Formats: sequence, C-alpha cells, structure tokens
Amino acid sequence: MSVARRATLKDIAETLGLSVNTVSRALAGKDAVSEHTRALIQAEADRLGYVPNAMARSLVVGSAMALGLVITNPSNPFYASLISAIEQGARLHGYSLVLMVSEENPQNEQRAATALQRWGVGGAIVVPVQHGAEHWRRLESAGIPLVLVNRDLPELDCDFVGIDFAAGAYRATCELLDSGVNRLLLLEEDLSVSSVEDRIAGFQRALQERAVADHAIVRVPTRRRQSSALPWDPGDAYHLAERLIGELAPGAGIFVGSDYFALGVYRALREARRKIPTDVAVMGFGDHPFAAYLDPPLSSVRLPSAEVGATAMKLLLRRLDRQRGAASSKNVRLAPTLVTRASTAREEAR
Amino acid sequence: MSVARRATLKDIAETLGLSVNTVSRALAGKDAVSEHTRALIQAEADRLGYVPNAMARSLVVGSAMALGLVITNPSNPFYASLISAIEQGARLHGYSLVLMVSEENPQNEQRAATALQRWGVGGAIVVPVQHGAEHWRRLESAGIPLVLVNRDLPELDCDFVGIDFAAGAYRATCELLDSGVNRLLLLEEDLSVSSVEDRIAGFQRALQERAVADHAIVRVPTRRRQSSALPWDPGDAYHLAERLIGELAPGAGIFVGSDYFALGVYRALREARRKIPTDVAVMGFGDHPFAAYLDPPLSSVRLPSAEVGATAMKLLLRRLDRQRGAASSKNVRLAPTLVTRASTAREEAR
DNA sequence: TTGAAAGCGCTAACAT
DNA sequence: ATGTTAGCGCTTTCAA
Repeated sequence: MSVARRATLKDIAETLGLSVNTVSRALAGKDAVSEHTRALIQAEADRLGYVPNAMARSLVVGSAMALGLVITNPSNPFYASLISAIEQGARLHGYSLVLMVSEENPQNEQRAATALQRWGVGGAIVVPVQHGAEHWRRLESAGIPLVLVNRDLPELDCDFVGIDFAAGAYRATCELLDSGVNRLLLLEEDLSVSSVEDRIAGFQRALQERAVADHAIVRVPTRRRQSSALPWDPGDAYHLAERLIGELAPGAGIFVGSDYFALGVYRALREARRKIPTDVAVMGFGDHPFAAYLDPPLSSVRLPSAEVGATAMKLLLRRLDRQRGAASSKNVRLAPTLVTRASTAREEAR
Repeated sequence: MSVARRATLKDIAETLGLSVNTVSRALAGKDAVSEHTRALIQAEADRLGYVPNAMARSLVVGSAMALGLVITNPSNPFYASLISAIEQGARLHGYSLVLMVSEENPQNEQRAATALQRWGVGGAIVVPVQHGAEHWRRLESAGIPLVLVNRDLPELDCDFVGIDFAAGAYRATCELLDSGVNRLLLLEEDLSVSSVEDRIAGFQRALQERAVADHAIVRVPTRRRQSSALPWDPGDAYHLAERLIGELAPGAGIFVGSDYFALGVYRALREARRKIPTDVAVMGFGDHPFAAYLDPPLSSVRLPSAEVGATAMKLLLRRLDRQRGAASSKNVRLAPTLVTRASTAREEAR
C-alpha cells in the first residue's frame, strides 16, 4: 500500500503554473476566476484526488465547521435517537459532529468541554451532568454557543430544550386516577436528576389536586447511581415490586419512571397472578417500541426525542448565524404525549 | 457576554518575555525547560485559561488526534452500544470521535468518507453500506487505516470485526430442533445485507444437517428496505404471523431475525390463543433487554456488541501505533451466545 | 536552557 | 483575472 502524500493547493498550482491563491479561489467557487482556468484547476484537482484540509482552513477562518455533542449515555434509547436527530441536522447544514460521552461523570464532562474548545467547534449541544458548570461557562465566554438538553443549568444563561416531564407525569397520573384506581404507587429511580424530580413533582401535583391520600413514592435503588451510565434494569423494579405486591389491594395503580421498570412490574404481577389492569393498572414512561406489544399493551408517556434534537439543533444554528446575536436565551419545553393502552383501561371497560 | 479572544502561546510568551518556542515546550511537558520557567509558564497559562489549539497542532504534526466512526443508524440498539464502546476506547486513548451517519445511503457514506479525510482523522471504524468502496479505498491509500464492522467489503484489504451471525443462527436453529419442534419457520427481513444472509445460511445448514424437510423461510417486507435506517417494526412481523398462524400445526417453531419481530409474533400467537412454547416455540435474535421479561421469557441470540466495538478499537489502535505496519489485515468474527429461556423449553419440560 | 526561523495548508487583503 | 504578501497557532529544526 503506497501512502501517497495528500495533494495540496500548492501541488495543483505548481503543475498548472498558477498561484496557490487562484487555485484556492477556483475551488472555493468564488468569482474572479476565468471559466477556462477554473476548469483546468478542477480537472487537476480531480486527477490528484485533492481533498481540502479542514484543519488548515479552520485555522485561518478561526472556527471549524464542526459542532460538539456531549451526552451521558449513547445506549439509552432516548439519547440514541437524540444523536440521530442532531447528527442529521448537523450533516444537512454541512457541519461535522464531534461526539463526547460523559458517562454521568463530571470529570469526563470537563474533559469533553476542554476537548471541544481545543477543536474549535462552532457550538455544542450538551446534556449536562449537573455538577458544576464552570467549564461550560468558559466555553460560553470563549464565544462558543451552547444548547442544553434535558437538564437545565440555572447558572448558565443559554438556550435550553427539554421535555416537560412534570406535565407528562401529571397527565399519566390523571389517566391512572381516571381509570378508577384508588391507590397509587410511583416507582422511581433513586437518582437526583431533574427528570426524576420533575416526574415526582407532576405525580404529586395530580394527587394533590384530586386529594388522593393513598399513595406512595418508592425509590428504586439502582446501580446507575454508582456506575454512571448503565441502562435501566427491569430487574431492579422486579425485585422491589415482588415485595410490594402483597400490600396492593385490588384497584391499585403503579406508575413507573421507565418502561423498563414496567417490564419488571409486569413479571412480578404475573407471578403473583395479579391481572393487569383489573387488579393493578400500570403506566409506563418513555413509550419504548416494546410497550405496545406487551401483554397487556402498556400505556406510556411518549417522549418527543427526535423533536428535542431537532429543536436543539435549530436553536444552535440560530446562534451560529446571528453571530453572537444578543438574542435572549430560549427555554423550550416540549410536551410528551400520553399513549393509552390496555394496561390502564377504564374501569367500565374492564 | 464579552467574547475574549482565545489565549495563544504567543500571549503567554509576550507577557513573560519568553519565546513562543519555550512556552510550547514547557506546556508540552518536554525537557529542556528549567523548572522555574516551567512553573511561571504554567501559572500564566492557567491565569489566561489557555487551551491549546488542536487544529494548529494537527496542521503541523500532520494528523489529528481524532478518529472517525461511520455507522448506519445510531437508534439501533446494537449500534448504540457500539458507539458507546468505541467512544470509550477513543476517549481512554486521548482521541476525539467524529461521528457520521450514513442512514444506509451510499451517497451519505461517500460524503462521510470525504469529510473524515478533510478532518485528517488518524483512522476510522466503519459499518459500510456495501454499495461500492472506492471512497474507502481512497482513504486507505491516503494512509488512513480503516476497520470495518459487521459487514465486510471483500474489495478492501483491511481489518474486519463482525459477529458470526451464521453460527448464531445455526445454534439457535439446533436449539429449536432439540426442543422437539417438527416444523420450522424463519421470519427474516427482506433486505440483502450480509447479516440477514448469514442468518439464513446458518438456519439452512442446521436443517440440512438434520435433514429437516418441513421448513420455510419467510421474508418480511419492511419499510427499512426503502427508507434506509428505520427501526425494525414488530408490526411487520405481526401482520405476517397473523396470516401464517393458521398453517402452524402444534409442534412448530418460529425463528425470527430480531427480537422486535418476536414481539409481533408473540402478539399474533396470543390473539390466536396459541401457547408458547407448547403450541409454537419462538426464538429471537439480539437478546434485547426486554426479551427476558416477555411472557414467556424469550430465548434469543445474544450479540457481543460492546465486545465488537472494543475489538474494532483495539485493531485500529494497533494500526495507529505501528504506523503503516504492514501487518496483514485481521478478520475477527465474534461468536454470539445462545440464551435459552422458556419460549423454547424442551418438550419433556413442557 | 533558550531563541530564531521556517513552515504545516489554507484564506484574506491588497496589489497588479 | 491573477499574483503577492501576510498570517492563523503551533511544532520542528537548528543555533546560540
């Protein structure tokens, strides 16, 4: 394998007896080049397989046609589809995407911030770990616009796109109550991140409004607490549900923070021979692809993940266009949709 | 928000009355700098919040501390965990990761190849679309090592890491037969990619070895055929299974190309009041997190996705170290593991 | 131990 | 329409 040195503008210029500058302008599609020479240059560039050097270009123009994306965990389906949407947006606008993963680890996140600055990305979309924000502030004051996703950082004055988890949980809880449930359990991860807290808030608001006294919030201990960005484990919910089931009088409802937890709850109920929704209604969160195919199909809260990504990208591009436009920072919260299925069927229909 | 110009070596050098060169060496941790000046320089760098300019550096040294990852679809759980593993590997070795998504579209893939070359990545890990490889050959001859994942490109002489889908399908089929099944159905996507073809080959080999005459391969028409990188849709399998179920005498077995298809099959069987595995045994593929929690728990073929990622990264780093070491290209095929659950329980146990 | 000079590949300003 | 010059921020000779 002969490793040919990469062709440069100079190579083209020399064989054609032109100046580097002319070649640059021709290839950049600028005016002030005769059609004739342009054709010559193009031909020679093709012949040599010329590929412009992005680093040299970026060095001159001061910033790279690259954007950063910092997330906590690409394996999480929500973030996976976020990546999808954001990469697509970047690609369609001619940007490359530098992906960094924090694994929920503040130190990784700091390194990521620095790396993005090193690379001179034009801007970044970040799902922050929510432990300190100096490193992000540094980026901002270096003129690198940030868009926060999913978790806000009040210390930072930048765009934010998230999902209204509280509203989703509120509606889900109402739906459970409307279905005729008289005792409600919330199974939620034992993590202090805003998504969890917002869900709890929404849950509580619904209960207060309807003065439902009989309810409990059960925090599920999770490995995710220590080991960062692990997936939700249905087993965690299963073990907990197994123990709780005895206390569940018929007419109870269980709302879980993730469809994965619902899987565990389903199994526990199955093994205890409790019927869903007759004995216990179940409401999921996330509307994963499998939700509709469980037995019975699981009601769940659908999260507009692709929309979140697209919106974040839109906001970032807006900043990038109106260079340092003093546009005040936006705060967008997209509403989840409730998908009602048999696991929360109304009493009359049971 | 005041946009401070980014500090450079020159800034540090000037305030300290040193040469740019000395500052560079000090910050790069090289010898030939007195401890005293090194400390001074470090202090000043910290004060100014100096962050080295990766583009300038790369321009000089000729290649960037960045690697490329080109995949077809980040939303696919398999690729999601591939991203995870590869990003982690890159990070631990000081590389940044440029992510490009082809969406199974050859044109996108070509653009990705070019973009990677522009950015001067040191190497790339690629899940190719399998429609032409000239653009990849270009990268290789430019001295950018490639590692192919999941789908091989015979035209290219580079490292390959994949999963032995055929072996997985073979073992899964054997397991079904051992469980006492007398008629076998394979539900497979109507796509001509090597993963699908290999699964079919493994299936057929098992049947031939045991001289099982009663079997059929049903290709499931899928939107994925046209619209590229869509997710597997359980509904596709559901609709098909609905129609096929009439023909299934008790003792039949269904092997599906994806656990998502199994979801559809489960529903169809449920609605037809056919018991799993008593009436029909079901074997999945992929061992998604939900498989163990279905009713009955779904036997499936577990794919070592993280291992694939880690191996690919290892091979790439090997190339990167022994610069253009003429090491012959490796061809690694990792074996999937069969996870046996109730959906294929042995006859005697039924 | 430190500095001066050159140059990586490109673009931007200013000639011509 | 084309060329010249300068410089982006850094590293790499080679001298001192």
